Amino acid sequence: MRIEEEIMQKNFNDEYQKVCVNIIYTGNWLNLMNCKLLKPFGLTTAQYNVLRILRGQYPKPATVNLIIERMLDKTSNASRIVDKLVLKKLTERKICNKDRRRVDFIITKKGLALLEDIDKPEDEWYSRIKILNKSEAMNLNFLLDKIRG
Amino acid sequence: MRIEEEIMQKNFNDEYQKVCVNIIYTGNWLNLMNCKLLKPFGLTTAQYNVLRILRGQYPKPATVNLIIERMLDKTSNASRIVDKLVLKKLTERKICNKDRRRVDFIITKKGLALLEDIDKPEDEWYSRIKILNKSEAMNLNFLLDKIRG
DNA sequence: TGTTAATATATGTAGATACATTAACTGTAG
DNA sequence: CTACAGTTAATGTATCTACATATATTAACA
Repeated sequence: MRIEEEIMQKNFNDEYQKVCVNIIYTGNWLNLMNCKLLKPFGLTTAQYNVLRILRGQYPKPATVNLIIERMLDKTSNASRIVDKLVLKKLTERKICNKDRRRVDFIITKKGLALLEDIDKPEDEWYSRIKILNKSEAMNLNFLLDKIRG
Repeated sequence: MRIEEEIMQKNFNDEYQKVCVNIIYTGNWLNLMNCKLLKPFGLTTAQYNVLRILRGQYPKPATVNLIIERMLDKTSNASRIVDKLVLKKLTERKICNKDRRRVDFIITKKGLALLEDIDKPEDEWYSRIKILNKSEAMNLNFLLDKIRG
């Protein structure tokens, strides 16, 4: 549905203002759907993203700094998010001996297993985006990258 | 910058997964910039968006329901957001006599004046997006609309 | 009319977030 | 070695959010 109807806003200043609103709106829409998908697994989107970062590093550890660098939402509080993951035994915290300011996190077997359970529904969810053909998807990625400069 | 470098994630499953991540990431990025722009004016992005909805209705009133319909983030709590605007005297609350369940909100002169102050920096900010040419912007809007189906 | 359903908004609550500050540690210049 | 700046992560705080529930009002209809 066109963004104008979606938020019932007929009079955008121009195509550019519409782009901004459209990206934010569509981002919220995707995030909300993702949220609902993850809820039965007991994860928030932020926790899920961090867990995926940890899996990406596995079997190497990740520091809090590395996690922050890779998070989608840089403003959120990485150390409290991993706290939650540690509580759920999805990752382990270990002080780094080489530099004792640092803390290393490694995803546990339980964390890996949980992610595997989520992989399938997540893939099905992504495939919803396959309403676009491949060149449209590439084009969309190109345009978004260009906006961020 | 390409999204791969931005979040240092080299191995997306496919172009479609990348699109999802890219939209959410770029949405957060736009939102964050908007946030910083609005902070000196004492508004959050949610409050700003609601205020714009109220201006869009002016001089007609808007009910809470109408506001929710038009908000970018449907999950946020409209009645508490207008509360904040009322506290700041940017809008007025008035119980609707025809249906006393309803509450009408009308933006005040002070609210209109504040929005006018914000219009200029906001326009300058939008124009950053003009790194895209018009047909690219139209294309981007088309693709985002298509994703939401 | 009286009873129940539907609607519009507000509120209670746990948990999450933004932002500033603190604490622990390292690296370096003197 | 010592003092101090810089780095890394954790924490304090007010605020915000999601979600369930409550309150008030209107609508539907037997």
